[in-house]
Amino acid sequence: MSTSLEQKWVEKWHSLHVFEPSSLSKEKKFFFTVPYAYPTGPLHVGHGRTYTNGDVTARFHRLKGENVFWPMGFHVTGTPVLAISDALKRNDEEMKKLYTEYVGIYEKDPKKIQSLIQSFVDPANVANYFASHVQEDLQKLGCSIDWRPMFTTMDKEYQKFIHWQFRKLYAKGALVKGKYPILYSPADKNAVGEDDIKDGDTDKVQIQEYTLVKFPFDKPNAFLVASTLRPETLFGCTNLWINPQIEYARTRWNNEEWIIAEKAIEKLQLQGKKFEIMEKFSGQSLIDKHASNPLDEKTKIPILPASFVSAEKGTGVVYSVPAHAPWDFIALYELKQQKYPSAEKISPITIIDTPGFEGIEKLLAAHKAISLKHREGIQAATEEIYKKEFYEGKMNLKNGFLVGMSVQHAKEKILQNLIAKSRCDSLHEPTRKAFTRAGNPVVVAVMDDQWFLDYSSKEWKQKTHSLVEKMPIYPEYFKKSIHEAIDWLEKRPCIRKRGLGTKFPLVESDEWMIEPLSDSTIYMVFYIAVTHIRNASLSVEQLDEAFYDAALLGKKLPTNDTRAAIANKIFEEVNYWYPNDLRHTAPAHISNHISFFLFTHTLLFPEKFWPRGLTFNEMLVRNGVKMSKSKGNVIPLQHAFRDYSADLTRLFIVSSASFERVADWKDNQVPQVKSKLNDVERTLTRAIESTENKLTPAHEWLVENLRARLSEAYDAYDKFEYMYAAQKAFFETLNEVKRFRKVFGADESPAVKQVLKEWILLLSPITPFLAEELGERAKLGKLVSQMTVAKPQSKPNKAIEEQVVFIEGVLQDLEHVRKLVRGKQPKLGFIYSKDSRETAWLRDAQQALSKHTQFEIRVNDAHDPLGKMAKSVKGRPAIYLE
RNA sequence: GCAGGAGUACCCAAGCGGUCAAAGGGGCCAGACUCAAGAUCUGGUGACUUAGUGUCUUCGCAGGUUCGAAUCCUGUCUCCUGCACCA
Repeated sequence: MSTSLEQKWVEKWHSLHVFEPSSLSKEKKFFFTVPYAYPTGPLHVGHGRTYTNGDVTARFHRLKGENVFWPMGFHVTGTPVLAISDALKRNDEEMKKLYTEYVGIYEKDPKKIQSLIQSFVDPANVANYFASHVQEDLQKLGCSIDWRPMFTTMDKEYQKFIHWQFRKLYAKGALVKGKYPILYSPADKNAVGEDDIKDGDTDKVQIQEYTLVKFPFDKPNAFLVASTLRPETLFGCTNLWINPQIEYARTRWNNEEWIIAEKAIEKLQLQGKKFEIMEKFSGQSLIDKHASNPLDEKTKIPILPASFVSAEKGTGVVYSVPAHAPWDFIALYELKQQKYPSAEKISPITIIDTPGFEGIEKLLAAHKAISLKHREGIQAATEEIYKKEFYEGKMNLKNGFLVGMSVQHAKEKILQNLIAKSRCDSLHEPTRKAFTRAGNPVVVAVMDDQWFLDYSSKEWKQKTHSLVEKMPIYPEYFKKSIHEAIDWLEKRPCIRKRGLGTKFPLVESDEWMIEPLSDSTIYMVFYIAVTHIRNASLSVEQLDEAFYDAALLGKKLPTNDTRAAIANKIFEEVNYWYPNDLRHTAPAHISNHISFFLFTHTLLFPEKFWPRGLTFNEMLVRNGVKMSKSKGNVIPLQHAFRDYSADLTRLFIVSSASFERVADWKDNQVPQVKSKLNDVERTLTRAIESTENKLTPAHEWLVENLRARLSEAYDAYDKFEYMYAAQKAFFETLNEVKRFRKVFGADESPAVKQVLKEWILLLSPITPFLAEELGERAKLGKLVSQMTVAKPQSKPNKAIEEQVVFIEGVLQDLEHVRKLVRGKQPKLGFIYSKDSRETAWLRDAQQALSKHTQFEIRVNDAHDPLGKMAKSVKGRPAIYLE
């Protein structure tokens, strides 16, 4: 099937409005959705998998006679397009090359390509350009989408709908305000995202929470504040480290005095600690003084000098746990070698036992780290011991406290203790030293005006669990993951200051956008409303909360409100189409999209509008490797159409793996599916062109067998086992035809004609173009996409099946014997049977057998030199070759 | 580490207590057709064995339950995915 033929059908479907259902239909409705695409580039074959399976679902439901509504929109809000625009602004060569290639998929004229690329410095242009072309990708793939309600998330009507959604969430208590750490550039006074950070895409920067431990020092309410990732090691603390080379400061905040590195002050101020600086001094002046252990003030802890302590990281104060921290161990070791007096008295205190861990010295030796100069080795050792002790270690404190407790658990206990004594606080740091692309440092700031979606309510979770419990989900084991995601979701920040998006309606400020995952939860209902809103030419102001309450929830507007009629009309439609009967997506979205989708529905809608089903297909890799822009191994769908056709792409995707398996796009295997597709086309075309209508009993047997295979395909479609459906409809039907030809040596066309319509229709969910083409040639009268089919019924013809199996057995035996005579090609084959029925079968098949074996077959011939006739038994005729 | 999933013949992949040496698709080998290539058709493709039979071994590894296990149980190894504010 050529691409131009496929294009013909795309246009026909469109011009005949084949996929545009009406709510006036009497058929059972089926409202189906696949998440809208985020268009940062052309769709690739990975997206193709989800959309193909989605389309198979939609088409099969249409075949079943349901009134299918499958709309699509585009998700253009978010930050990834910013990264693309920024890179193009910077004239980033790689990005330019990539996008020239992408645009080149759709545009021929190099000048136009260049001007488009230039327009992409505005992120909205990237999103809009690809949105319209992704639509083209989906159409060419054959997706049976109703494009009338198509919208983007930047549309005014949509944004007003999102405002409505957020006001509803607020009214139901699901939106709360709080503190939140973010990556921040003090120089730019702005939040930064992955794409603002130098190498942020390849070397991800994350936010890490340090515990600040307050060591009482020199007077009440004064503390040396140390930062640590491992508060559980506090009992192993032998001393504090101060870098004598750097500046420290005494600061005051909330009636406490903190002594920390001067450089840490700004950082902490950004995190909500409004320090007042009292005095500054060099670290040297703290050396050899003593602080107290925060959990046991009688224990005095000496302060020792350490060059490895940095003012940039943490607070510039570190507490030392030489038994469990490589840096501390080596620093102490070096001091001892220098005969530093107060260091010589100190020995490491082991407080954690870990199976298979033989002490820090061996660990350091393994990493070839024996001096503070071996930074990398020490760092690697630190990571290793941290991970190992955290997951496998058990506390072994001498005083009995926490003994035997796992490190993970002990960490919490100690934190609780510190909090109770108000001896701790927290500090957020980036996981690595990072700079903006302009070269400004990136730090962590804690925002106190962040809004969260708060999913922690028990009742809400319960309601959502109960929805999931009764919902059909395929593959079923994902149900468990969804329950877990529901339990695990707590507070989630839902607004941010960057990227395209809808303004957050609950604050005056224009700088807060709704975070793009949070706005994609109940938009399925908007597909139903949007066309009517547009047709009614309502102004943005008219799309207020009262309007959406009426349109989406059926509340009544005052009768004198001019919008009442249209709102009623929309609600009628919503009432017809909602809920979403089935949503198909990838399992990666379970912990966000799908969970939010379920949560938001149970909160904002009455139960009768809650979603009805979920299906998932795993991802698709190429030649065993994940596809990614950076690897350059992405295959745009358009290239697949060009190289293989949409039908072939679809058939390959569907037949290569069931939903629960990762599919592998093997470049050399895709074209191989083609011969099967040709085979089907050839067989059906021959039947269409055949003028022979007379059915022999053998033909009748074949008809039943074809129906049986098609019936199995039907059931497989019904159970989302599309790989199996493809196998039945494309491969096993052909195998039945082959059996027929082999045993009867006749033309199967009269039989195929009997099942022509059913066969073509049951190919159509997977290869709609071929099916339409064949349907046209067969003069089915209507477009295949507009026809319905019932499950084929078959009554297997047992008598002939027995005959076929018998002859197949004979052929097998003939083959076997022929191999035994080796070398010599026999000219004559004698078959002897005493059973009259079998003899008749053999005579019946005589010609076919001769044709097949390439030697003349004689049945019950008088020539019987080996006395085979006597050896023959019922069910097993004797064979002699010469 | 936790959670979910997976490991099946040369490759992909189905099977999920007996009809399983294990569907289907590739690949490969042999044969037919062809001047040839391609396409197509036919047969073979765990081992040994046999005028069409029979035996043995195999479904990550090791045990167990059972008359019987690729399928159930226990342990173990390896791989993939997710572990958040990112679409």
